[in-house]
Amino acid sequence: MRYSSNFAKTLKNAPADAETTNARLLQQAGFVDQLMAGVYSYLPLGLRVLRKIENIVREEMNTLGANEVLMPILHPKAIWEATGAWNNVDVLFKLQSRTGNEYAIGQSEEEVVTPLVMQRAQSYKQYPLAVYQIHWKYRDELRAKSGIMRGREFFMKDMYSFHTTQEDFERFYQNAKEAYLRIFSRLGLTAKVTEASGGNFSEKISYEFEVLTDAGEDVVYYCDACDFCVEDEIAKQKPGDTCPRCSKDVLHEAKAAEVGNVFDLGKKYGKDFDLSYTDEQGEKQYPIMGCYGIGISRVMGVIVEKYNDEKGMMWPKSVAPFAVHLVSIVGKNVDGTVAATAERLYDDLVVVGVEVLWDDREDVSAGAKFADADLIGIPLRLVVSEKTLAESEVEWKERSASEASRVSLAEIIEKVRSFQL
RNA sequence: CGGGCUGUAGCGCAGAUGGUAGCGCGCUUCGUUCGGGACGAAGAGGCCGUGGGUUCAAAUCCCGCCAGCCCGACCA
Repeated sequence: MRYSSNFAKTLKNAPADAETTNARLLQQAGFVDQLMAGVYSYLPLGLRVLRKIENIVREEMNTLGANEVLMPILHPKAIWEATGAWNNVDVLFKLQSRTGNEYAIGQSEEEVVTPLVMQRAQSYKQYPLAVYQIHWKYRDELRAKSGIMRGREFFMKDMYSFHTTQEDFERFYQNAKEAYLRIFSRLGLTAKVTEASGGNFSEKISYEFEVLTDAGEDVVYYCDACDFCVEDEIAKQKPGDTCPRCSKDVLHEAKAAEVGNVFDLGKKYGKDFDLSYTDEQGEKQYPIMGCYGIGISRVMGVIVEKYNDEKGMMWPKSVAPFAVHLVSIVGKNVDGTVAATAERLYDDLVVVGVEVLWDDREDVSAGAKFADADLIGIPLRLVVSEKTLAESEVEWKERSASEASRVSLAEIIEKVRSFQL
């Protein structure tokens, strides 16, 4: 992508009301635009990051063997009455049509997925199975906050699994947990599997995947010597207590952001809709269900919170909007060799599949381009200028490094390709 | 939903005691500059969040409402 074609350029002054780091940097760099509290547009650079995260999640869900679907956001009132949520869930957005009919805007999809699956999975032979989607969710939050980390509209992967036995659910949950840890690791995040309460409709414990960050809203007690972590709300321990799992360290207190969760839904939804399957003995049975969420847009905010410095964002390679930020400094170059070389390098990199953002602007100073590159935070910056071309070289500067180096034009393509790996 | 702060140009801000709006960035044009947010000149751009009130006169004073941010509560 040529930066000159990007309509959403960086801002020299960040919007003043964006106090949270992710809100400030994402808006200043032109990744997102706020429409109202908790509702954002994703601009070209931001959308690329969102899609990167989404695709990593999708790959791991597919590896788990789950079916991807896309379910509606606009729901009839009846399905939400069937589960009791219409009157009991206060974050549910409700609306009325001109004919007076009432609808809900999806804040979760158990009400849709349960009939969708159960009407088609009437034999025990079809189990276990899992279905997921990656789509927008809507919750009537009293207080949206922290940039894209707590929106009233947010992008989420939600998966639902269906089982004939509790043991099978536990087995699938373990696989899902491993997939989740792989996902967060690929995203550059360390997520702690955390015991939490089961919410309004589940007596059982749920598990949340928490990333330590002061921008988070949760408080957890965790152990450094093992992977024990518990939400303060349900903890039977206090900070400073010996770790109940390994006894090798004491528990530390920290703020954390919930980036994923798993709920044991039991047989509630099958019963609510009276949808069952037939088991081997010919008996009607309700399935045991699990629900697994990952807040894609929130994860994007958390990554910004974890990877930034005073100059801007520092995207991990796996989710960066582009792999390379190519900067051409034309300066006094009148014969056009700088621009021509930059364009050839851009084309050559694109041809071999490298995603390149080329700052091809000719009326912008070198300093401004560098400041923008630091703010946008692509992992590798390449500079082509008269200075580097005099040596037939390209300047190589990694966003996380303080020093730049040089690479010859002859080797640059190979070097970039190996850097990507 | 309770409390606090804030709404003036695309962004950041200034506009005491009321007299009809200004600066920086950005944008347009011209010239100079050309490796860490360059410089000069000339321009364009505002229903001062919104509704009411007080007043000869309101961005400014009073009341209501709306919106954004922060703290808290809430959070399938």
